[in-house]
Amino acid sequence: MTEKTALNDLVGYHLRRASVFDLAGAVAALEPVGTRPITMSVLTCIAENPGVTSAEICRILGMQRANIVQFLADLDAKGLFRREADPADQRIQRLFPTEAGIAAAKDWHARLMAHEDAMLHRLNAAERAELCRLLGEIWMP
Amino acid sequence: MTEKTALNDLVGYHLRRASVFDLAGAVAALEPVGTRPITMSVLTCIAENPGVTSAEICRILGMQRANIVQFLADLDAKGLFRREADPADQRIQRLFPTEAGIAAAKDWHARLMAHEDAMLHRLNAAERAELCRLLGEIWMP
DNA sequence: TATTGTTATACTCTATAACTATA
DNA sequence: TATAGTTATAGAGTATAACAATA
Repeated sequence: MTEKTALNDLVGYHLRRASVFDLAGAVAALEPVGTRPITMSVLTCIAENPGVTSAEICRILGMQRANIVQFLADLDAKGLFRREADPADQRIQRLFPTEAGIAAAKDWHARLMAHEDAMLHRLNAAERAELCRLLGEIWMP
Repeated sequence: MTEKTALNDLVGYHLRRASVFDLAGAVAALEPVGTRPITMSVLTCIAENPGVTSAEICRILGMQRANIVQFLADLDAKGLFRREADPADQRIQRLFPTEAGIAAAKDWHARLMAHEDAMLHRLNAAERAELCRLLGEIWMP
């Protein structure tokens, strides 16, 4: 039974409530392995795009260059990627996942998938796909 | 064309990207009238539930009692609601919207609806309703 | 001029603990 | 004991400006 409030007319209200709900579960799912959702996203970018630069990751994830530093420092301290100077452009550091980084990316992704299976238990596969599509229509260019 | 990344498998990733995208637009939509989305949500609760307490608003919106203080102080400074002592329970302050508060709640809601019409231009009415339903299945109890 | 990586800084929102006063 | 309202404080995430090095 949906409550009758002007907030329920607003997609943004539901978006925020659902996103906050998800975030709490995602943080809990990654907490046992000592990481967090954004850190996971950054590592995923490195694992899937060996040689990517931090500026490119920022463009992919929609974050500021200044703000990725802390997440890279975290991943670096865990030895999950290494930096290599680009021979053709001295400004650039290319990032490559280590073996441990590739394994961590897989493990962290699996933990988030398990969390989502629980979170989305009320939706069937078609609804889950439709939700992703509708959300993509909002934010994807 | 959807990019092929493990992040795209995650509903939470799309949720967060869409929510951040919406938030930027909602903040911009309310900026001309000097308010913000959470402040708007709190005022909406007061306008729709005259006599509501701050603790009740916190339960409705899913926030901590400590954190609503700043938003109420903001609304109070604008004269959009007034506090009344509850005769039967001295711990409680009941909150009532002023005339200006009722008008502001309507105006702010209209501004957000206009923002959402633009944000959701790729979705038809049925898709918009379906999106709200699917999001509700995630976060509503 | 523009881009990269980085530091410093401020701001928003959130989470927790503690306190008082009431019930 | 439990709840309401509040203060203080810390944390996560974000945004902006600035800088040196390089293109």
